[in-house]
Amino acid sequence: MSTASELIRKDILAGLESAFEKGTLPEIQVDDAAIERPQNPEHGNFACSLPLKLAKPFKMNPLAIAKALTENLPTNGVIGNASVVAPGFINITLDRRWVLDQVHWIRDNPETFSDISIGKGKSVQVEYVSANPTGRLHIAHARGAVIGSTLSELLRTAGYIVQEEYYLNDAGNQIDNFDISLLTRYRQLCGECVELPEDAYPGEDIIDVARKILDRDGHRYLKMPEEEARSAIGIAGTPLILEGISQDISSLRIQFDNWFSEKSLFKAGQFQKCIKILNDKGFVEKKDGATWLISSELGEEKDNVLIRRTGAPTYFATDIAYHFNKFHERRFDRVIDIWGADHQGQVSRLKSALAALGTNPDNLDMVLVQMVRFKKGKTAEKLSKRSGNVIPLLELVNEVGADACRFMFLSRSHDSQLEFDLDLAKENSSENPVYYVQYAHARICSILRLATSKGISFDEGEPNRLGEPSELNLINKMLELPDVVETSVRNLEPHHLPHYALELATCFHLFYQNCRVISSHASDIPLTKSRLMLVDAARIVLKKSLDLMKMTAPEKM
RNA sequence: GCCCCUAUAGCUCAGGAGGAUAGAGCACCGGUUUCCUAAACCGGAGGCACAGGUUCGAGUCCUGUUAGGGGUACCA
Repeated sequence: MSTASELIRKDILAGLESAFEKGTLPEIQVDDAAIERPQNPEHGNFACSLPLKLAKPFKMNPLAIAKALTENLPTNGVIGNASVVAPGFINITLDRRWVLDQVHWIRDNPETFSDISIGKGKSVQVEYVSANPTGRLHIAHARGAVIGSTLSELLRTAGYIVQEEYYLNDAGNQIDNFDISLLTRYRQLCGECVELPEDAYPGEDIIDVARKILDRDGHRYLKMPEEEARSAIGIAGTPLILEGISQDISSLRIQFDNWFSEKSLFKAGQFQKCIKILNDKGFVEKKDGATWLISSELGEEKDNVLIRRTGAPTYFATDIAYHFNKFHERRFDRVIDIWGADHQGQVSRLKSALAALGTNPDNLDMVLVQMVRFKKGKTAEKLSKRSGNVIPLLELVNEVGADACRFMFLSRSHDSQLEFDLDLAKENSSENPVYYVQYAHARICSILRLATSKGISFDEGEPNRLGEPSELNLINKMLELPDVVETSVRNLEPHHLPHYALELATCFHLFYQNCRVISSHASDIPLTKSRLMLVDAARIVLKKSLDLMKMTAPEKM
């Protein structure tokens, strides 16, 4: 089965081919049917602007092209009517019977009706959140988390094999800092009078971890030499931190398929191997006691340090090795990283390094998620981990709810900054658009419940009895979901999904307003059954939209 | 300085690979309920930062200006 837009596209190209054969249009290769869904309903379900685009290469008047094309369009498929309109559009109305038949199609394929095949079974890894394991997650992590997980769902429904991964930065500076912070907190709990160093993490979640360690292991770390104590308590603390992160993330209904340890890159020799390859290719040099990647020879603005004078690798170096692992060891066809926009400077040089390692950088996409400002009262404040004025992710989810949280973070384009009004989300939640969508689903379920209680079955309903504008409008909107999936996946932009869900809900509410579903008149039974069928199909599509966003679809509100 | 992102209604944001009259929610004004959920529906008012360019056509692409955010470390 194909989607409406696929069929229309096919028909237009077929019409073109047929006009070529008849010689009414000059035979020039055309790949794109240039169709869209017009905003003005008077322009039909689809509009084709191909004649306008072909005017120049064909050296013909667009209206003449439109006429020739329209005359050759197949007439017994999806296209019900095609009309030529100045300055050269073809407005296409879907065949009514075909549209109504889709109600059956959706009900017969509730899980797969919106699946598309652009992924072609390729493997793709989506890596997101990947916050340093130095504490609990806070609200700044939420946006990337929601975007990453929804994108993963979308990629699956688009035919990709998806792995969701959390990259665990369990090596490096931040971790040293964490060890020091944890040890300090631990000592404080043991009654020692020690100050938290300036660079340390002030967060209270580290105190919680220190307390757990104290309860479990007693005072053993006090007796160790400084270095040993740091490392030992760090090793003891990491699993506890991970437990917390895992709990935080699951509050947003996220579960990773894999947690990848940075340390493992060194243990497995991956890091060393990677540097060696770069070295063998002549892109590595020693300067000022450090080891550099000569990225300037790879088209970058400047060279970058791989291994510091101290012998410690930079984040950049391990990131190269990590991505080398993704492509060369684990052989993903595609990799998508969801990053905060503050990592934007890393994109180009990482891609260059990968290219030097023989990976096509086009197989790597970074989705840069812009910063979120959280508005409390009238002031929008920037929250930072260092200043300690962070709001834990769990607190946000508990107060706002996972559904509202996901919807809010999803509904903005990732490359726009987002202002999250905490007060509005908390106090005014009933005015939140998320409820509008969920309410439509609850309404649907309510109708279906009534039908059940009245003993009305509707499997034998006949969609071709339908035909009210708001009915057709609703079905047409339902048929758009596969296109929304395609657009979202193609552009890695999950924000189209909540907007679609809103539109679909609007179409349903409108239908509900205009069409009485369960009639009390016996003579209306066939229509009632047909409408129940439509309502059930609408339920399936709405549910699917919510599922893709990992939101709940309440049956009662 | 250089690089990236952004600028659309009073506010928060869409505008789905340039298309025909730019949309939604909230806020404001007015209306709708003998009937399946009024958390709904209908109507009103209100906008593409500025200046050029590309073309049959620009909110969308290009250049410049202005404003905001981010980056430009042997931090991550």
